Amino acid sequence: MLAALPRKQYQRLLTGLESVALTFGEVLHEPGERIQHVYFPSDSLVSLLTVVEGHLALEVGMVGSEGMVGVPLYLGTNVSPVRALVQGAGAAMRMKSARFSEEIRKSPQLQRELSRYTRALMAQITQTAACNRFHVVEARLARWLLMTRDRVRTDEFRLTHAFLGHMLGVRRVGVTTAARALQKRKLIAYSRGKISILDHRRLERAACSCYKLVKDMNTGASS
Amino acid sequence: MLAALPRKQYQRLLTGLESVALTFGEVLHEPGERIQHVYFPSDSLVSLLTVVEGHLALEVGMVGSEGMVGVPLYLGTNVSPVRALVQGAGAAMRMKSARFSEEIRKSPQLQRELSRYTRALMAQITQTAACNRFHVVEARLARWLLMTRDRVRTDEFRLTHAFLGHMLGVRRVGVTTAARALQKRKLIAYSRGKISILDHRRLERAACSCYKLVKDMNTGASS
DNA sequence: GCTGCTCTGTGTGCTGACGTACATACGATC
DNA sequence: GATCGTATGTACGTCAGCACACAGAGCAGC
Repeated sequence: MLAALPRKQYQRLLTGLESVALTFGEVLHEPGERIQHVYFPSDSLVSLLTVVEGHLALEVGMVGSEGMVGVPLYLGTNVSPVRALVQGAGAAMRMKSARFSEEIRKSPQLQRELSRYTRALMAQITQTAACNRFHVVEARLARWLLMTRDRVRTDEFRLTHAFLGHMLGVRRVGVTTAARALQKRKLIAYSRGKISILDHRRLERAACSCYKLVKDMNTGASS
Repeated sequence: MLAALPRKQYQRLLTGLESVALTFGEVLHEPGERIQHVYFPSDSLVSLLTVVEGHLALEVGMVGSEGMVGVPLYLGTNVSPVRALVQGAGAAMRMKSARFSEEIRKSPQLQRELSRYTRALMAQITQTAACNRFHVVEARLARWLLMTRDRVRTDEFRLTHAFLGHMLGVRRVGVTTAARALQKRKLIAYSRGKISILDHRRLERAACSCYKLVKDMNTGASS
């Protein structure tokens, strides 16, 4: 995301950025708590989850190198409304909240980037909302795998069915059933926490239209 | 919403505002189309719907006098991602998009108000997403009625079950069943498109926690 | 008062997902 | 290579919501 800024801006931001390694399962932000740092995943992947009644969670957004974790800061608060959970280990840059607020104030280009990204994130959340309402688990699973693939740029990643269940807001068994169906059709293969996408083209057809919709929106959005 | 601005700002905005009467069923914005005007409902009520595959719709947000229809403009685009449908007829102010963009540029106070509202809207969308996933129709219906009540400030409004079905993303029959259950418990009463809330306290208890959550968030949010 | 329309009520069978429980299978570790 | 923990497979009954179909009931207009 930062790469989209003019070089000069980027150079200045770098002085406030620190590079960190994110580990799987790490929680960066917790709902209701203060945001200490904003994160820019480079080859890591972060899920934004809303927490219902303290236990159940549901993914509403996914952040990879195209985005940032900590949008609320841009919207004038340092309290996170969501849980930010590291879903794909890897590297990221981060900056202290105070410094980042300062940078926003100073840089119109950064503001523009952030407004663009906020928009994309809202679209993603909105689409996810409708998707969760109307589509069956199998299609949602396919969509989720494809979205992950786009962000980590690999056809293989480590995830258990239980974890996927949390993301999709369904039981582990529901994931198993859906995953088995996809495996039977040779669209994916998996075993003990390792999932491979075998045929992403056909997987796209198995996914609901939400996948293409959000993807096109993000790439085709004009400022 | 505009009332929260300093008097001077407000006065200036007024020169670009025109007051309009919104009629039930009117569509203010359509997904993918250009936003011509932004709207500030005064005693009207507007629903934000995401449209899936061209026909099915699902409400993701509700805008009354506390908010504005046209947030994307603040986020740097004049293309709406959602359908904005007038759900409660009444008065509103509106302003041409170009002028409004101009006003945003000029007024930091307005920017602050908008960022605050965008945040609230995102929270609402997020919560709605989770709610649609986890809660049964009856609780969602109760929540919806209460949210509407808060915005129109009446205990009685005109809505058919079919319309409610579109909002909640369920069949008309599903609404009928849920509504009948609530009526049997004397929480609401209805007949031929007219719904009355009889006991909003107890209706709150019948609603899911999402109602209180979003409400508290909006009132308790600090800038 | 009759007609027609819209809104609401009810029934039947179906299916996707749930909760729970238990069985298998892989892999790391000792 | 036996053990144990974690990951996945399978099964059973239950339930909310679906699709479809049709019956009553209120209201408006002629």
